[in-house]
Amino acid sequence: MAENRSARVRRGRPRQAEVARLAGVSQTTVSVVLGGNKQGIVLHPDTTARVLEAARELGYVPDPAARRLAAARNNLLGVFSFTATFPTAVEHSYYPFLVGVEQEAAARGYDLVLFTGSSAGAQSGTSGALERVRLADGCLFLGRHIPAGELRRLVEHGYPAVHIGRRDELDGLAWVGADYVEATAEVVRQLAKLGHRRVMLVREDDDAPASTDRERGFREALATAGLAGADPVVRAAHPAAEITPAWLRDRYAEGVTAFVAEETDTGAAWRALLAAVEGAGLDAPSDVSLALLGSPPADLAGRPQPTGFDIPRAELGAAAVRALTGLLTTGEAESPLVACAFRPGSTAGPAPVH
Amino acid sequence: MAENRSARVRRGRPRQAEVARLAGVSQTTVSVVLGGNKQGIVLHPDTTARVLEAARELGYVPDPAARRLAAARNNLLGVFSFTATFPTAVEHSYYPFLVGVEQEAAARGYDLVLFTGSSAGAQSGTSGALERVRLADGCLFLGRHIPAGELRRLVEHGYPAVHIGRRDELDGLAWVGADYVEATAEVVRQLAKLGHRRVMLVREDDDAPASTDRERGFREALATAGLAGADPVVRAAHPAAEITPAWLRDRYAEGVTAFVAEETDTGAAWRALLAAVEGAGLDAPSDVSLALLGSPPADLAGRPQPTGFDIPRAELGAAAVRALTGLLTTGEAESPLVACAFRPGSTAGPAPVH
DNA sequence: CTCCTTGACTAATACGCATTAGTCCGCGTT
DNA sequence: AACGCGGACTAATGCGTATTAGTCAAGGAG
Repeated sequence: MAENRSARVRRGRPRQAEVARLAGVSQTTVSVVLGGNKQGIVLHPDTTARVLEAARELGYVPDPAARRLAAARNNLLGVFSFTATFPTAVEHSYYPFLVGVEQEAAARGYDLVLFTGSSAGAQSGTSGALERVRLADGCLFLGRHIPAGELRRLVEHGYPAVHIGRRDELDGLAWVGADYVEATAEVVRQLAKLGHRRVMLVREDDDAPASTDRERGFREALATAGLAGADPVVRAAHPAAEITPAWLRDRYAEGVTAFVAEETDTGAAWRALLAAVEGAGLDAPSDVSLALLGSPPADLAGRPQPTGFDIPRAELGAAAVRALTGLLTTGEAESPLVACAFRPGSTAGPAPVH
Repeated sequence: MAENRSARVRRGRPRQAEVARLAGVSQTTVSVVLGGNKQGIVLHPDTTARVLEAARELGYVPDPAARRLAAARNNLLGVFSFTATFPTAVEHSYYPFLVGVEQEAAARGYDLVLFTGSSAGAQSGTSGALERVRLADGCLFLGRHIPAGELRRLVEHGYPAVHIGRRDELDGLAWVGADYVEATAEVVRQLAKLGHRRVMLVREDDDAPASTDRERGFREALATAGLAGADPVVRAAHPAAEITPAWLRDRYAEGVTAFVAEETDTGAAWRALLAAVEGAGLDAPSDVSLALLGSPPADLAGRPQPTGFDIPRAELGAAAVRALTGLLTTGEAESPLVACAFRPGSTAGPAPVH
């Protein structure tokens, strides 16, 4: 009778009020029951059961916005990347991180909201785009270049945020990152153990923390191994043009027997090294040893595995989620560094006897 | 005096009410001004200016939760994949869809909620797992095998859902799909034009709509070209075992000069064909022509491009988003078929003169 | 000198949920 | 007989914004 303008016909999701009607109780009771009755209100077991049943029957799911507004939490974690999360060029994709994020979030009972701010943020560039993340209880950020101003606002207002990748310059912003210093040092140690006395690092001309850390680990390990000498680091803004066969032959003649390249989006430094070695008529690993501080670009998958290390992207994503949920619950996050795994590969071998 | 528990001290961000106080107007006016006054209320320019100034001074930013609550609209689209978790491999076939989904969603001002089999079902076992998607205003579904029962419930309740890939069996479920019938027909027409009189289709033993459609397009095009004859379709449950060099040589001897393989996750049919041709000592395209009804598996990227067609995955994802937003706004979705692009490739050539 | 307009705003309310402060009833106490 | 008390709920309110109905002067029409 009252049934004809009933809830089933109504377009849109069911509300607590509908559940309440069906169960014959008040909206308050529904909220209490579905909220797990944390306030310890005395409820008859039958009532609880009826509410639960009604909720199931209607397929009730709480509205995240309302929940958030009522000063509770959503169980939503945001992911915001400063470039498209799913770019057309798979090499720049954040997908591997997302896999870890996804799993860890699921395990902890959170759903993920992918904020699509930057990708086709046609209009944006205007401020305010970042504010949307407040819909979620907390948010993960990733990308090379961050809009520091906006992010700072969020953080200063106490919004729980975790950046994937080291980010010290923004005070108070939590982050998780790969331990490039240690991973790079390990690569150098391996090369030293193979008898190499002179090792060079080829890096791109960029001051991202990821690059700086590698250089630091590189220099520290050299020093520790007593291999300090002429400046062992080359910055190449355009690796393809600067790391030529001629250049490589010169270094080789000077006694450099191992070359280490930084990994970047494009893999330019590594490509240049490979080309230069080939162009110089040398062979790796018999003549010179090569190592890559990261994973090879996807299109080089067929080539022999480079000696170096793998960035545990999925693990980083998971660690980020742990840090974020830590912020949400206890207020503090755990240790931010994740170790990289050494990858033996086959581009490095014993130093040749000159 | 009332000032000492003032807004500046208050932790958190300014509300419209604070802006209103500073500008000496009502909260309503603030909302109207900052909302761009879409309702065309007459406001004195000075008032508008004062409000804007006050908002700037306080650094006002609207609360997305409140905004969405008031608008009764979350601007959230769900993405649900039926695999246990988001597939780890970037080269997995879902990735390209996501590219289009993200772009189109961003362009339309929607954010994405990512659901996976695991996240949705976490504790509750399987039943009710899908209900979680109600959190979003509408949801995209993708995957080969769908839990029909649960999805039906959602659709019957009027929940806006769009499946990526044809899905007729579930009445009322909207979908977008690639036009395999036409794309396959085009491939056959091209082969016919090259002089092939006998063409065979190798497909896996699966009745997914994607397979059925290709077979239909294949048979129709053959008929139209007047090439009907002995049964031109082989179903292979284990292509590697059934499509052998011997089998291929037999067909070749019978006058079959072109082979067409269906594309699937594994690419098994195509791999088997390639191997069989090679094993039989034949060459494509000089002896036999080969075509692939889809894109080659990633690990065959180095091989010559197969003749065939490309599934416009990103475009499909975008079309799905358009369909879903169509459902949300106007209540009806647009045309569900997306055309595939013919790919000339280099595995098909003129029929040999027998 | 009333009776509309128009301009310029504002009061009230809805959105869906969580929470705080009750209400109501039946049973035992002094 | 008035009183208290625990059990079992519910009414009322707040969160921050967007909207829908007003309100209230100051002019102009009649």
